[in-house]
Amino acid sequence: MSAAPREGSSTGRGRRPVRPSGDDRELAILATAERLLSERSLAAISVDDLARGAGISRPTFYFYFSSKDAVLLSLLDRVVAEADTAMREVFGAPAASAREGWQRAIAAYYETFRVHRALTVAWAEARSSNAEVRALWSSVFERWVQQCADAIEGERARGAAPPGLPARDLAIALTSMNERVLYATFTGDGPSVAEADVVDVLLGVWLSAVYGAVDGV
Amino acid sequence: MSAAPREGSSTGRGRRPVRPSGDDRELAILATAERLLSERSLAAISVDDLARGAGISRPTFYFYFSSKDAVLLSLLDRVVAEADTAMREVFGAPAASAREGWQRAIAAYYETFRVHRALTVAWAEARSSNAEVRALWSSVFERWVQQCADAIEGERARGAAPPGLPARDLAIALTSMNERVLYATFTGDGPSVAEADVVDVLLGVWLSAVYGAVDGV
DNA sequence: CGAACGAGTCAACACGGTGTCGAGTTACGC
DNA sequence: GCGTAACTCGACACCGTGTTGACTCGTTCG
Repeated sequence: MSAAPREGSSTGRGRRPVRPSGDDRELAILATAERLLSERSLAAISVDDLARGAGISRPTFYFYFSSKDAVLLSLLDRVVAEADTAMREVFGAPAASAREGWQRAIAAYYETFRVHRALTVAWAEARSSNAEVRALWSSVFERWVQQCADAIEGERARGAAPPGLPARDLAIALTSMNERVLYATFTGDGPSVAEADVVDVLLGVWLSAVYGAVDGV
Repeated sequence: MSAAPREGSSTGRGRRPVRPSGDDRELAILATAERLLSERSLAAISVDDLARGAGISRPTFYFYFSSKDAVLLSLLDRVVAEADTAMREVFGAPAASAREGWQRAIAAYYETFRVHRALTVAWAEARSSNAEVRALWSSVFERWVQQCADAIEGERARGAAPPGLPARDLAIALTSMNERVLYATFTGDGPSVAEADVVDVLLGVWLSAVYGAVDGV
């Protein structure tokens, strides 16, 4: 119940026994999951729905995945890979101005999640109920925070940004903001920033937090 | 299933029929819920746990509350009332300096949730699964955003803060940041700001976002 | 060829949770 | 002492999860 019973095979997530071959079924399950997630919440999707959608019975589903959450994790692994690629590109090619660099990073982050918005929302939902999802998120988040903190320190070192809050704390706060603001924008529940403005708004806060020195207030 | 069957009585949340008298039971359920929430997640608490904890049977529980979520909502109503009081005090008595004003607002926000951290965490958890919780949160959040946006516009009007992003968008972004950062700090999952530093970090970002003009980056 | 093996499949089951119904029991006013 | 309304709970219907064991294939190898 607490610890997830993952199998020993090297592929890790997914299949129960050992080797591949019913790949189509597995793919069908993943596709069904992504499709259903764009219609309703994860909690409202049963294993039976996924199985039927993939043209198999419920017990057969368990041959491919150990639970509904394992399907989500599988889907998430892919998005994480995409997001990492996007981040690497952004941080790889340096920009014309600092503003543009940050702008590109935030836009990339936004874009990655926008493309998979159903997954993004399900992710947030599952995070509170599943330890593995939480762990995956933590590791992704940690990587971003680290990269941002390094970037902030870089800007301070070259004299472009003034000293201020510890770079890591600042990076955590700003990355958290991005996450929460984008989530609200995607779901549209409660007060949220319009999708067209969200990158600009986030960028504005990032720039003032990183470059704006405020002392005499 | 989708719409929650709330009763017609004026008190709204809680009791099923009409008048009070088994108040002790009701209180016992609420107390049990708050106690159990400090030990485990909402999802891991069953109606049976709440009933047993209050010394009644499961069906009897349903005499007092229409579901587990209704109990949470009841608890939340109280915290919201507290938070509103705290906010009113903060925004009521004007501070020595602008910095101190914002500092007090953020600290009040922090303090309210810190005191009820188990509830705060459960709240975030339930928000993704329950429409009523989501609606309650939205209304609370909207009030804060409104108040912050007004404060920001006030500062701009008196010339203390430079013009910049639309005040409402800025307020949404910053309030969202507070929410997410505090949540992470309270749960301690993933990268988070230390509890002792969190108010300072948030304050720093708020001040630079509201007062720091950043143009030439 | 045919036995045997393993991947893939599913009906049937055990379990645990939710919410309801109806038959009680108690307490209090009349 | 009796009616009635608050309150209580055993038993039930329902749904979702995850498991078991028996079955069907296709392949491979003696």
